[in-house]
Amino acid sequence: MRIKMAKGIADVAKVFQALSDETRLLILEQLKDGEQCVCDLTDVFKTGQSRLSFHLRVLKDAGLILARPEGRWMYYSLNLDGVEELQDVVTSLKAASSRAAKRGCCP
Amino acid sequence: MRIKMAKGIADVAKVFQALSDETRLLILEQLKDGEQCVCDLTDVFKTGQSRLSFHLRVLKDAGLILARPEGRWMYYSLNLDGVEELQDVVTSLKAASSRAAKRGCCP
DNA sequence: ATAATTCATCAACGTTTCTTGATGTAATAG
DNA sequence: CTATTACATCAAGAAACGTTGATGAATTAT
Repeated sequence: MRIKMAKGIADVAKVFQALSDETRLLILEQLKDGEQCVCDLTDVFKTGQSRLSFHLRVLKDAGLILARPEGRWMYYSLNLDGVEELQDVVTSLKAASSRAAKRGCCP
Repeated sequence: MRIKMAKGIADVAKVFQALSDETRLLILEQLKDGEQCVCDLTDVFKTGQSRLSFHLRVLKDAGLILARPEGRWMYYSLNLDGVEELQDVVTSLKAASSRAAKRGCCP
């Protein structure tokens, strides 16, 4: 069992911030198919390289993707750890929502 | 079984945007205890009323909370539907991450 | 009726984020 | 070696966001 470091609220906000952009959501969607290099993504999105580089950095800094250099290419992939931490936050919110709904529903 | 309208990517981005601010995350945290009026929240956060009103609107527009007027008070609470849709998005991302990790792990 | 309370909205301002094009760096190719 | 490729980073401007204080609408109290 891996040790899981609890994130502060600032980190959580940062993760959601990274997810708050359509381009970045599309990048994640694209990475669902597996590891890709920036060149693949520029092909797919038909956009400037520096723009993609910017968004990849945001996702990486948020811990949502991993970067693996190989030769002159940089391969990006989904970061399971980061996504699991995200899921924990959402699950806890869902649990509270369910409790509140249950409380409110039966007068 | 409730009918679940699929959200476009813009809507998903909007939900994450709503979650990308520390104050709004604290508001949600506070609402985990159940429905609260704006006055309760201004007490808790010791901040200006218009500031809270702004953040509550963002959360409401994103579908994460519900507003219930009663007399001169407005009660806010977590919106289970919105949170569940959020969870669906994250779960799907997690599933893809797991698949990718499994693929990558065993050379 | 007037006054007070609760909250939403607006305008103005500063801050952050996103995009674009240019420059820099490291690895490979010729 | 020089040239090229793949990518990161920087600087400048545009757009979106968050804060503040003022105003407005609806409700309740006196």
